Amino acid sequence: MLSRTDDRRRPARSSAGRPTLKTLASHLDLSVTTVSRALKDAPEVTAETIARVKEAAAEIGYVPNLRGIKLRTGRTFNICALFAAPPAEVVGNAGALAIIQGLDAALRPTQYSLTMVPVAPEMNALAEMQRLVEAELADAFIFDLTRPQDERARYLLEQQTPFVSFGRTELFTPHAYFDIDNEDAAYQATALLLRRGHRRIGLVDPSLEFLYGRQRFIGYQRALAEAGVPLDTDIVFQGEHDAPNSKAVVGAMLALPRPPTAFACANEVSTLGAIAALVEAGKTIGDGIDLVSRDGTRLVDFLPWPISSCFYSLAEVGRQLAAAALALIDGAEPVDYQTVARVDLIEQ
Amino acid sequence: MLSRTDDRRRPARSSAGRPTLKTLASHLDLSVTTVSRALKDAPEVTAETIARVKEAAAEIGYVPNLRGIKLRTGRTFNICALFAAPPAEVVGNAGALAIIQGLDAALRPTQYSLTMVPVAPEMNALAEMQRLVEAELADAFIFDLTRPQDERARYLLEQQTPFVSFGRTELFTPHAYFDIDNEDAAYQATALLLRRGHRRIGLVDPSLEFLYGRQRFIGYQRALAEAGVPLDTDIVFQGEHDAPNSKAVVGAMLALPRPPTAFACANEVSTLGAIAALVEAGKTIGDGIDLVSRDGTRLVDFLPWPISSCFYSLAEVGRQLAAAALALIDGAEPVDYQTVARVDLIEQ
DNA sequence: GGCCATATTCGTAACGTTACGATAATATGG
DNA sequence: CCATATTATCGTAACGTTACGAATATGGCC
Repeated sequence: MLSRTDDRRRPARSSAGRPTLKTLASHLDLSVTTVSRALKDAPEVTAETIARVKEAAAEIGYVPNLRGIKLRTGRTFNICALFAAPPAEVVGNAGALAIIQGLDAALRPTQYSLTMVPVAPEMNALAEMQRLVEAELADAFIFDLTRPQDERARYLLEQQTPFVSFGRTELFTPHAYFDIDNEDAAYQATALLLRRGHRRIGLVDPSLEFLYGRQRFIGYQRALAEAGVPLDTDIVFQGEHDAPNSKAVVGAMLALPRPPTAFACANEVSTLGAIAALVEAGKTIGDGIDLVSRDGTRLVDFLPWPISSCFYSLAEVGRQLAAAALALIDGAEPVDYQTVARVDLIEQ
Repeated sequence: MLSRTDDRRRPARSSAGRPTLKTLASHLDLSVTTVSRALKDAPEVTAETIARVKEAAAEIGYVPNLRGIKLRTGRTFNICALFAAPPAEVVGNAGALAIIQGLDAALRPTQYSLTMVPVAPEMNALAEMQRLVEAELADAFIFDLTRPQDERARYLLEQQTPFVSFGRTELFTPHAYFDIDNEDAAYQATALLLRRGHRRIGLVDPSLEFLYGRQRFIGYQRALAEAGVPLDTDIVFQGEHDAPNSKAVVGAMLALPRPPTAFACANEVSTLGAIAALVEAGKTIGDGIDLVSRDGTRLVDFLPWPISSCFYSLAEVGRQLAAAALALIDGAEPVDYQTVARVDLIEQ
């Protein structure tokens, strides 16, 4: 009936002549509606018709046009992940690629695609989130570096937009999250160093604005308390723990009258910075100095000294986050997607 | 006329009651067409009407619905970047985050969003590209790790789909690319080591399947030839140069009867692997051993030894790639987006 | 045989946008 | 003053899909 080849109104960029439901319908002498239903196994359609439609669809290579579905249903088939990134040109979290790989692994078998949005510390994280939500860019959001009263989480809850945070919050309304047991990680790291005889253990950690930082601090203090070692805030850093800062603060700690003999670092890049400072001060790990890292990749395996670490695969984190996001989109309850994972202590 | 509040047919997830062209048109007593045109400053509309429409649009907060535009125009407002990623759980390219930041920086002021697709070596890169093109996921593609006769580039040229490669090809048909002058980078690295008196310089490089590897090999050989140093393929590795492999091959080279006294590595992670091998062999940079890296981030600034490197910011690469992609979508000529950038040699 | 219930299928409208030809209003020229 | 050209605006159709109520066909039952 409707010849596609001479349809000059077709928008320029459209998939030239790709079969649509209409093509399929006129082929089969069925209505577009019936074809549409048959393809999704609707109960109103005969089993025989369903078979016939599916066969024809396979034969002529029908692929549903996502754009049409998007317009009609208001869905986007996108999941948007906002991740903390360092200011430009500062060496970034080596785990970014790992987490993307994990997210991708979970989304690959689906129709969903992944939009990554790096959020530098100088940006307004809430405004950024609002921009993306208002642009209706995604069916679900993922973000990291949560605060106890996280405004992004609160905003998304208000908007009733599905989301999974990498990190818990202290909000009253429950929401989906995947988190590392940071308290336990810091506890284990500190306890290991204490077992090895260290009594002055420096901490290179995130700001207490972030729940992540608070949890770690609790674990650190608990380990110290159990060993009867007093807390000395001179050897505790809690702030932007990127590589340059970490190097600076560890350097400063080493210059103290009673410098730390060991360090617990919150991630790969703070470990890198700490090591750089140790080297600059002429110290070597093993030579009375020790360090425990907190990792999502095996980067420390390639550093010049044996470095113990509390490890949890960031690729696995990505998979879990994406799986939860997909489930939420399908209507799952947020409370069913609240996971806290324990790290593995890898001693060197 | 049409009351939006009692329209029960509206799809469940649609943006509840957001103004559309129709809202605006009935508000202004104009046709939808005129409003649409006014908003894009079409010549057929009076300046006065344009002003009136824009004012009203601003007032009621009209934001065009991208999904409608997407369906109508066949565009996606997406740019898809496929990047080589290591097999799961191998420590990844630290530059991934940097390049994403660059891509994002260039796309942020636009309507476009970024879809990242990691491609592990075991995947079929061409099939992956076809999957994404057929799903009509993007208006333009970006990918890295080009081969001389790159099948993905060839495929995209055939499909007339805009793309920018990070790396050149040897295809006859011109296409947009952004590339580092890899030959020069390898030449400079090798020449620096030669100037410092080294005569046995190991190379840890990508496979010659990739143009990147070929270009580097040419630069390496040229520097050796100019210094009258013979090529010894026993100290040249060309393959999957991730951290574990790099560690293994550098370890093997160090065990040779006449081991290298210096190394030129093709990226950050091969440098990491090489250093790990040096440490395992009891060697230290400075102590008769030298190494030049090839970087897109300042990771090496945080390694325990002073490591020289050939640097070009990966964030800048990301910006350039995205800018070129946007230009191509707007109809720019591929030949106008062919850039080769020189690295900076940072001596330590 | 007639009638109702059920099982299938169909047609129309709509999501929000843009393209295009038609129409109305105004200006130009003879 | 009318015919023609120009300008500004409108209406309709379409992109590909799904929702919903209407229509048709089938079967069972009295």
